[in-house]
Amino acid sequence: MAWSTRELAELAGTSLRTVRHYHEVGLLTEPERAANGYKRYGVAHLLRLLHIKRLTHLGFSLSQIAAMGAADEHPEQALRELDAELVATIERLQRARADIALLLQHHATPTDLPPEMALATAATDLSDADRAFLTVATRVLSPTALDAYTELLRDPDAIPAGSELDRLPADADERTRAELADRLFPQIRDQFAEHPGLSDRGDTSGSARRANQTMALAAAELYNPAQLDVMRRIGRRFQESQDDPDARP
Amino acid sequence: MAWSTRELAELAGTSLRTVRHYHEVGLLTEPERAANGYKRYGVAHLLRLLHIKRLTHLGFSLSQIAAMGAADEHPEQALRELDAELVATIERLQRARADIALLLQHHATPTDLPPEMALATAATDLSDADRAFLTVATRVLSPTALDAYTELLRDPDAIPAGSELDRLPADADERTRAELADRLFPQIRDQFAEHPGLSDRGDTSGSARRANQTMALAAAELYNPAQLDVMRRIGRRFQESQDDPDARP
DNA sequence: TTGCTCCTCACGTCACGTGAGGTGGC
DNA sequence: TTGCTCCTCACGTCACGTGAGGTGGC
Repeated sequence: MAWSTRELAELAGTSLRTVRHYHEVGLLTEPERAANGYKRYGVAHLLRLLHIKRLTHLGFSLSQIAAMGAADEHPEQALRELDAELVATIERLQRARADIALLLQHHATPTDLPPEMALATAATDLSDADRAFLTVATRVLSPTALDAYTELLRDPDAIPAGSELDRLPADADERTRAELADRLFPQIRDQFAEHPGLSDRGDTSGSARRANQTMALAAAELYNPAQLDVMRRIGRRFQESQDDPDARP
Repeated sequence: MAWSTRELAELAGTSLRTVRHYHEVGLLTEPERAANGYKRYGVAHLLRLLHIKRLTHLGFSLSQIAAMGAADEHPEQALRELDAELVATIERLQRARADIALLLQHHATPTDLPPEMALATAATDLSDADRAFLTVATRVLSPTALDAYTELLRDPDAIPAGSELDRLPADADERTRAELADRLFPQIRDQFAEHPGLSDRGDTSGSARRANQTMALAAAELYNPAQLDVMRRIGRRFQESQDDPDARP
């Protein structure tokens, strides 16, 4: 008599393929065959299969189960380790849920900025280019600099000049560019003075030069020639204002 | 200039293989090549890659992300569905943790019995065969019958006769077997009277006959010939006691 | 010439799912 | 002969990891 593979699987509440898979990986010994080659399972196989099923439902991997062996070695250590893994997994999923809740609450589309910065930008009306540039910046700047940027974004006075730069057409003439740089420089200088973290380049992923290169590359792709020219002018003004008091050799 | 594959991966905080995998599945368009065949990525690729990374960390599958498209279609529906999945997963993991906590608390090895029954058997000293038989029984009996068995196991008076059967040697002689059956029958009859659910065969997985066949098969493998003989004698007595009042034709 | 980076196959992982093609007893 | 069950390959899934073997510029 004994049980066929299908009967064994149904008794254990698993699938045929699962039983065969456990044979393949050596978790479950193959039973004797009938004359026609059919497998004939007994109680021991059912017990083993149920035991494996129990352990997999707890969260053990098949290789962990194999390592535990058929013996009922007190798996206390294994249970504690598994529990720690479960805790970590649950926390990760709960963080994901919290993120989702925030997105739903603010009726926002998933953004690629760090959460605090995403919230800070929600109030402002950044151009696509500015938002993209900011996103790139978050990948290379130090936490200090990022905090400073986040604060800057929360400052309602910080934006108006920037929006004028955003609207600058690519073919803006020399005088327009010079004039805009003149107007923007003191504002930006004041903002850097107010948020000294902005110039922090103790960055996260290597050298400060790399960070600046990356941001320059992003800017070159995101802004038009006139905008880039104005930025360069402002940058030169910064250099001059820093060089002046130092009295370079 | 632009970024190499490695640079892109590092900026996004992913692996080289991940970037290439996203190309393979069409999530990320391949960029233009340099003269030497090297890929050269721009800001748009980094933004897309960061977006994919964000969504995968939330728990979306790559095919779900592909379905959402590059457009920022309001994924509110998708977010709600994902959240429901996360809730279900978290609950499953928490049930596993609760099971583990019980095992650790009772210093028990993972068993293959339903939890309440496992607790009930902890107090009794079932033989391996009895425990195995009970485990098989849980796979074919109805919830009603299982509840009755669980109650029976909690009853401290129910066991002594059984342990005598457990110790019966395979070559026990006719008289010993008859005598044991005589002694056990009234006890078992009383227990069936007290726990009428025991004979419930409105089982879960098909027909009552299958349940009885399965349990008979398990018994035949778990008990020795003398024990089986005693069980059969008791079974016959049951039949007789039920047939008597009916006055069979 | 040696190192380093980049490239494209292509197999491996994990726990099975899902046919494909064939056999045996009623 | 038709159905049904069983069997053994063997490829597919998912999101990549991990070499294997070759090229190109310093």
